[in-house]
Amino acid sequence: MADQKKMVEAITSMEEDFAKWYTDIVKKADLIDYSSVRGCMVIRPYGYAIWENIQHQLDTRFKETGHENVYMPMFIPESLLQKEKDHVEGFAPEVAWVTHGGSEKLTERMCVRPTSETLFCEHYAKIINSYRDLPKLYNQWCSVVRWEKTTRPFLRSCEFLWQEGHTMHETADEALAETERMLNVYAEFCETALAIPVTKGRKTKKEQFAGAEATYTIEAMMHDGKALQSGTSHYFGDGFAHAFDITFQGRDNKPQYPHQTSWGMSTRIIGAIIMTHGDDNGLVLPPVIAPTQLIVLPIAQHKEGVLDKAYEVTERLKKICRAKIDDSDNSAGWKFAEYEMKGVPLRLEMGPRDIEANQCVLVRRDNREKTIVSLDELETKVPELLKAVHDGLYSKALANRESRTYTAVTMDEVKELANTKSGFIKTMWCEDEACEIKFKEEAGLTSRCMPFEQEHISDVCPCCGKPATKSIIWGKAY
RNA sequence: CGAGGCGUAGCUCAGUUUGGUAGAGUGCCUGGUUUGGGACCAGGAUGCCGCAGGUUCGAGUCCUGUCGCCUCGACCA
Repeated sequence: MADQKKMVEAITSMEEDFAKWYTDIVKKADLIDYSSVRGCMVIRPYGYAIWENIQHQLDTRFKETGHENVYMPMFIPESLLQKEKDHVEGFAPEVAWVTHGGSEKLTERMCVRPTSETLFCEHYAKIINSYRDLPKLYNQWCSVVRWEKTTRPFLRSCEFLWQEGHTMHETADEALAETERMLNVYAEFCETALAIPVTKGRKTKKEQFAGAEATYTIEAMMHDGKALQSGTSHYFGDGFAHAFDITFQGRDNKPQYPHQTSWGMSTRIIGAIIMTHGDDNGLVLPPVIAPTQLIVLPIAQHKEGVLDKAYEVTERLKKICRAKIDDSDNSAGWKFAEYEMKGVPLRLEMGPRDIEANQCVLVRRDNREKTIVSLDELETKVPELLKAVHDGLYSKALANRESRTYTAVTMDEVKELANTKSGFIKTMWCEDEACEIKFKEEAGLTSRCMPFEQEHISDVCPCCGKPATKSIIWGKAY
């Protein structure tokens, strides 16, 4: 009992202080370190390995859907950034400016990209001439800089890693289809790779991307009931094309403007993983992206034959999953706690008694369930258990979201829920921005999205009483 | 950008009120005993007290400035 107490003291309990629990985890699971650069973090090997697995998963999906990777400059001349009015208004307050090259003042200052629409557009203007050049399906992996006032590791940092897809299409329908297709890729990725259930929907005008005609989003709910926008996909129409003078000769032999999309997912998603699956013993990683999927822990490893057998088992497991052994001389208890902190999905314990019985103990990270497995069956049991951990994480996250999703018909109900509960509140809405602002002022809620799966909750907008046209989800967001 | 908190050993922090030899726990190194839920014994190394000025015989401690980090708000992926 005394030992158990010691374990949970290692990090702040999530019930006690969720924000502190979060920062404890990112530090103690060795995901990041702070740096001397304001609002920027060092992503350490274990954190970066998670990102690399995410990159691999996403990049494979992008390639499968016909996209190509490119790289754009990290600087954007001020004149280029200013070409599209809404866009520059949206981003200007948070860009970093480069004013000098060496000791010489630049004739035109340049910003460090906060996003790369303008650079892609400048390039597209040069290379798109005919409808035969379309579609252009480009993506880039890079970092961007936004001068945030308040920063938190992964969730909001001044520099963050992401991918940004930028595509150009012959018709509006094609571009809209692309926007939805990539949102679906993100949603499928979140659910099958990260075990995070997401709600797909459209952002309100107020919340949509600067310069976009429509923004689609996947919204995830964190363990504490707060929402996290986890990926976005934007439809731009031909607005940027006009601003950047991108035209092509159409099938009718006349000049036309192409229709554009962009879509992005960032290292913020690592924050979503932590806050969706983590618990008071530390990080819990979904098996698909866990850098180590299984850790082999020899018990009483000084005893004759234990280490040899453990090495042998590790080599076998390396062929079917990302397996590692910890043969350091730390105590077994220390190792248990360590790999739980790091969120390794499966632990394999093997001591002299097991070896004698030709078996080992497999322990799931998500629920600590122990299974005794014959060493002859490892190759079938390990993949089964990894799948079981994934499914367990998904259903737990889904259950949390379901239990924290409420519906409200009147504004009083909305305020009551906002004050007493943490989660999603579903209502109807008249689509008037004035009402959206009142939700913020009176209940502290922002709109998360108008879900693709619309439902009928009531006939009128809770705020103004006028006929409602959409069902919408409200919440408090990270 | 507003409000609050904090910068002292690798880490967590005490010491600041009342100026007077730089501290603890943990981690680290050596050796030994241990090992199925964060082990134990013995020995050892570790400091520009964030930075810059000032007051003083003397500053981790007082004063001024400055930089940074954390938390909560307002704004954003």
